[in-house]
Amino acid sequence: MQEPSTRDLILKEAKACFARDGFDGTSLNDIAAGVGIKRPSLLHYFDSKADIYAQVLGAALADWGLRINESVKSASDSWAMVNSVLEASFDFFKANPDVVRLFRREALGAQSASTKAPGVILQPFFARAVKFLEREMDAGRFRRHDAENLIFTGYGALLSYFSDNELLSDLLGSDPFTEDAMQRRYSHIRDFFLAALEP
Amino acid sequence: MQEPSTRDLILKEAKACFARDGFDGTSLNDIAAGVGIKRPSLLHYFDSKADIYAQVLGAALADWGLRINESVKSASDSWAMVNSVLEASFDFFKANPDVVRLFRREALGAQSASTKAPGVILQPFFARAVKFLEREMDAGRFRRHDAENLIFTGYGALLSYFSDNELLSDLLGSDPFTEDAMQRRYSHIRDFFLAALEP
DNA sequence: GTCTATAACCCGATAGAC
DNA sequence: GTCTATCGGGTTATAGAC
Repeated sequence: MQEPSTRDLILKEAKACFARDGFDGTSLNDIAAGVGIKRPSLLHYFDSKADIYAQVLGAALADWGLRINESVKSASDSWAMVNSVLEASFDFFKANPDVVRLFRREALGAQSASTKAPGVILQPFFARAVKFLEREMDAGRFRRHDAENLIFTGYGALLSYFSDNELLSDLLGSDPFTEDAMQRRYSHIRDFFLAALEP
Repeated sequence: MQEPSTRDLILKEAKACFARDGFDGTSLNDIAAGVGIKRPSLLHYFDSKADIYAQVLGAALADWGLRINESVKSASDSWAMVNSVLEASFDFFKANPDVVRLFRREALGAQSASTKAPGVILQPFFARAVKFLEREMDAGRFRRHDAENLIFTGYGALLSYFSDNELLSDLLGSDPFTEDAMQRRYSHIRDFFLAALEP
C-alpha cells in the first residue's frame, strides 16, 4: 500500500473544492487546509492556482477518455456499442460526481482563462460517435435521427442528473443518489435511448 | 416609449454579468461600469450584491413560470399540452439564454448563500407535471415511463443546449445558435419526446 | 519540503459631501 | 441620486529562514 504523495493529496482536495465551490469560490487556503499544509506549500508543487486547476481538469478528462476507449473496444456489435458506452459513462459519472460538476462548471464558462477548452479535447470522441451513428443509420440498423442532436440530448440527460443533484433533490423531496434511485435512472436512460434507436 | 429606470438597467446588466461570470466572478465594479455609474450608487438601489442577485434570479424564475402557466392554459388536449409546454420552454430559453446559464450555475451550487433554492420554487410545477404524465399513462394515452425521470431527461436535454453552448460550438465546429441550428434542435427534441410517448 | 512574513492587489460595504 | 474617500478583510504570489 503506497502512501499517497503530497502532490496527489493536493490534486484530490483541489478537485473536491473546485467541484463544490467553483474556481473563483475556492481559495488556496481552502485547499491547503483540506490537505493539512500551509498555503505557500501548495505553490511549491504547482506554479499557480490556475495550474492546479488545469492539472485537475486534464486528469479528469483523461480518466473519462480511457474508460470510453476501453468500453468501445469491448463492444461486439452495434447495440452492444451503445449499451457499453452508455453504461461506462453512467458508471464513471456515478463514481466521480465531482468530475461531472467540475466539467459542467467549465462548460458554463472557462473558469481559469488559460485552460484548453474541453470541447477541443472531446471533439475527436464526438466526431467518432457521429460517424458511428450515421453509419448504423445508413445501414438501417438504427432509426434515423439527427446524429449530432441525438448525442447532445444524451449528453444533457446523462450529466444533468449528476451535476444538478441538489435541484433534483428539492424537486423529488428525496435523495436522487441512493442506489435504488440510481438504478431507476440508468434503466430509464437505457430504455429511452434504445427505444428511440429501434428502426 | 418609457426610458428604463436606473434600477432596471442595473438588473439587466447584473443578469448578463452573473450569467457570464457567475456570482463570485462578477464584481460590483463590473456591473456599475456596464450601467455607466459608480460602484456605491448600486448600493443605493439594493442592500448588497447578494440582494441584486436574489432579485435577478427571482425575476427570471417568475418570468418562466408565467410563460408556462400561459402555455398550460392554452392547451386543448394531452398532446397539445406536451407540445405547448415544450415549445414555450424552448422559445423562452432561446430568447433568454442568460437566464439558462444563471439558473444552471445556481443548480450547480447556491451562488449567494442566502438565496431561496430554485428547486423549492419549481417543485409545484414539477409535481403538477408528474401528476399529468401519470394520469395520461394510466389512461393509456401515453406510453408508460418513469414520470420523474422522463422530466429530468427533458430538463437536461432542453437546458444543456443553451447553457453549454461554447462546448457544443467546439464539438460541432460551428455556431449552435444560428436560426437553422435552433430549428433543427427543436425539431429533434419534439420528435424524440413525442416518439417516446406514443403508446 | 515546509514554514513565517510580507508585498501588492481587489473586493464589498459604509460615511458623508453635494 | 450620485459622487469621493476610506475602512476592513480576503486574495494570490513571492522572499527567504529552517
